[in-house]
Amino acid sequence: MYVRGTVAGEVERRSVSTKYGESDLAEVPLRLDSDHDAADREASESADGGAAVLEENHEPTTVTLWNKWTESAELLEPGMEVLVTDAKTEECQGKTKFATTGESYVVVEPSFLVNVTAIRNWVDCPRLYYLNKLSGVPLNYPVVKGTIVHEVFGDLLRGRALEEAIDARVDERGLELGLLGESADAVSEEVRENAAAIEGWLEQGRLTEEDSWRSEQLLISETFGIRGRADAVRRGAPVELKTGKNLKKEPRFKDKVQAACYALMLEEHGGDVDVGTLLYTKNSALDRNEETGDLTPAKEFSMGDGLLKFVVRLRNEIAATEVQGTVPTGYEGNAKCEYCFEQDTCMVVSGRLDQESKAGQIGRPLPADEREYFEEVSRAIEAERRAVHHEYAKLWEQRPQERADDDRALIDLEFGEKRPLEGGRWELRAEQPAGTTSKLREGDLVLASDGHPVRGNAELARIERLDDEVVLTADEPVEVTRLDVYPSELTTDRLLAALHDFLLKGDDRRKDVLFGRADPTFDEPEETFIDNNPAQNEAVRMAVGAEDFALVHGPPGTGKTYTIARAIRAMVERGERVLLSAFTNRAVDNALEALLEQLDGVVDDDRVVRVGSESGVRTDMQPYRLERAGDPAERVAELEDAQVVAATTATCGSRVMKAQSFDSALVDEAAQLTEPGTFAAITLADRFVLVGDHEQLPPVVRSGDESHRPELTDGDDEPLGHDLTESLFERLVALHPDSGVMLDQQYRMNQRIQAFASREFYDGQLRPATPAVAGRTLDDLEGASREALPESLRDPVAFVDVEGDDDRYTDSAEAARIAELVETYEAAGLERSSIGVIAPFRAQVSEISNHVPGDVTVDTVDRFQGSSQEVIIVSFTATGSLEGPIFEDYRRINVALTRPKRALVLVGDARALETDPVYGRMLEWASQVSVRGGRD
DNA sequence: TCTCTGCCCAGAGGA
Repeated sequence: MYVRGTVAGEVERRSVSTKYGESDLAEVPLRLDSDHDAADREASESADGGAAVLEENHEPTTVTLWNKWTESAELLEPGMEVLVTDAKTEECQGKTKFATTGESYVVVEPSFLVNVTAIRNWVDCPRLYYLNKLSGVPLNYPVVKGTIVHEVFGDLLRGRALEEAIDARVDERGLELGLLGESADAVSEEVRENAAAIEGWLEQGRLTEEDSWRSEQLLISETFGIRGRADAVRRGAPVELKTGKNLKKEPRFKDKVQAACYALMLEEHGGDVDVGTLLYTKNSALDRNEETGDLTPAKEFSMGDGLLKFVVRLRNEIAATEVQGTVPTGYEGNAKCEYCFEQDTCMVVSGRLDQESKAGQIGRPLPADEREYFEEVSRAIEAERRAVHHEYAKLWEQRPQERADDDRALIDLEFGEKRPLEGGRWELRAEQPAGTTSKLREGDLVLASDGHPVRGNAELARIERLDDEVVLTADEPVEVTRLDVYPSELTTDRLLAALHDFLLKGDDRRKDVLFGRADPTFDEPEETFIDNNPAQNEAVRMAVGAEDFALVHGPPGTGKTYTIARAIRAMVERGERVLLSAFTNRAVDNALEALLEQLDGVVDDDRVVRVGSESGVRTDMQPYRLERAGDPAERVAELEDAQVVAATTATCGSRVMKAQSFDSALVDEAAQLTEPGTFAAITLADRFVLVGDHEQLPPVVRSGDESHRPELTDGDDEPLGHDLTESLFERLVALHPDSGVMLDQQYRMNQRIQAFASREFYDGQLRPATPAVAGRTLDDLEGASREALPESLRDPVAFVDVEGDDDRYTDSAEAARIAELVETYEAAGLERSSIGVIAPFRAQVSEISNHVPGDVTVDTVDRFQGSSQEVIIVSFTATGSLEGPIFEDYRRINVALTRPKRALVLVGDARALETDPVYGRMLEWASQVSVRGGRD
């Protein structure tokens, strides 16, 4: 039987005498999860056979954890989730209580999925686990070689020829090997030695018995809250490959722990695992084992119950630490610090952040404000991590049919065919039902399954093509009927590492400036860079002359992309090496496009490099994209000889980019970046320039939702001084207002259109760059005529009052009216492709799309940011009152109202809009000329 | 059910 619930009070721990002697127990008050979930879960637990007994009432009950599980009980705090498998019931004073049995596992916070490598690190030393998370693993040769050996191993299992596999896998890692100064031949030779050990061992197996293999299996455990990828599974049991040497009789303990993690997960998926294999591929005939005379690289060991339970207790420690946000000290484990490779790092981190540590401390603590900053920002990043974990939990929380509206999955695919590819992989094809939408995109990594992403047959796959037909590549031939987003912690890992690098490895002068202890300095050139726009010219001068940093505030349409390009050209002409970065691939490519124009004739094309994945980089920028595969020396030369490198901030946090350094970094759309996100780019450069507009949308942060934060009761939760929703750009604009320039001439909007945004968001300082811009109308467009429009739409800004319906996220009355408006504009000679429709909610976007077919772009405000259109129609989708947080952030209306060049039509319920002062002023402005109540 | 983009996934190893 299965018990799952929330800890409802203090845990009591004591010893009692039983017929087996003295035993420890812990009594945990537990509020059971609702039985709806349990029934759902039970249906999937057919192998177990035990029925979950759950009460209707939500009064807390008690679950007694016996003996070693009391260790996990010590981790529990009120508000935490617990799961107990194979529990038994006890009737006690008319109430049903629960207790562990000899078969039970106790899982703390089961929805937090702990990585297998995390458990492996933790068993070495909990603080090692923390340090790895904090600073990331740098690029080093043993790690890269180890990865290649693993890939070759997988290839061999899938039937690929050895030499072909080695050539291909070494080639794929050309760039990394080049950065490490390795040659392809030397690496191949080393890999060949490891691979020979693998091959010999595989050969033995083939002679003696028939083997069934599966390589690189991704496993996710719903029960134990563990996820990881087994190197191989042979006859249902895990095989772990190690590149190193082990001449002892037994496998290393942490390797056993790793294999035991996979065994647990395989058992949950219906296996019966009692053995694990470790393959130490550096063992050779020369290294004959002293005790056993054994030559083989393989060591089998039997997987006892005790080990599996020990592993779950380790995993519980990690989950509890993550949820509570505590920092391990090293005293939790028995490792000897003097043998540890990370001892120095450990002591420095302890010293600088003033953390308690078994290894001791080196160096003076950072100033108090910096330590506080570290606390707050790292806590915010961890909240973000929990939000990612929340998405993992969603993989099995709901039944497939309930996810029909969830755009994180594509369901009901019709499986087409599977085709073997070169190298043992598979191409899988499936048909997509008509009209499905999802956030999945080409290039994404997904869980491809035959029905359920966790319980069914599932495999990690890459989306190669996504239209009516879905084309995937994967290691195994899964008969795909469903795709789920595979959530990744990569971004949060990189944010944490960027924070660490900035605070602990960063330049002191820079920290003085960013923490307000010193003012930024400038050495501006006298040169004129841009003739007819003083603000742009000043921006370039400051960017070029900044000794610390410069800020360029670019409201909508003010030519910030051009200004960036001009500034970078000036830097390049001075011989600087420059990094161009932004949060999105789209922004990077836009800025790069403008830059290439500027650099034409200044710098050779091959000295401009775009770093990013093939699917992320726009087609026309592919020629500049740095290929990772190839000859190591050539690949690294291509990157290191580049004078300009363009990449997203996430890519700047990658190991390849961290090996680069620049004189200057320019970050576009910086107001949409979190502080640590910005650090990822700027820590690579001596000086930096941030370009953005904090009056438009702020960074997207998942953890804004309170439900991802732990609800622990003892909380001394003082409000955060720093969360991730304020950008470094915005903070620096406030801290050092003189270090920036606002671009004040806009090249986009008719004067009437820009007036409201200028007054409301830019202190009235935004103005049209030229009379021609100020006087733009539809008449300028070929074939279009304002005279052909009804009078109420002739003004560049119009308001159409629609009473609307009571639905909260859609409004079909507005959608229908918008369809009419589109027709009206079309009749007046406008191309449909020059009309855009903006709505606050995705639901309304699809409602409008249903009413307005064809080339009209319909999208959310958020997705419209950064682009413009001749005519924009805004659907406010609110009736009666302006309810909902989406309306509270006025930056969103700033974005919506500043997209059009020649005409803006606001469609909404005047009564609702009048309830808010800002929307009210907007209404006044929009209604100045236009006729109200525009229903003909 | 508010809005949502990134990222070669997780793990590769040193004595």
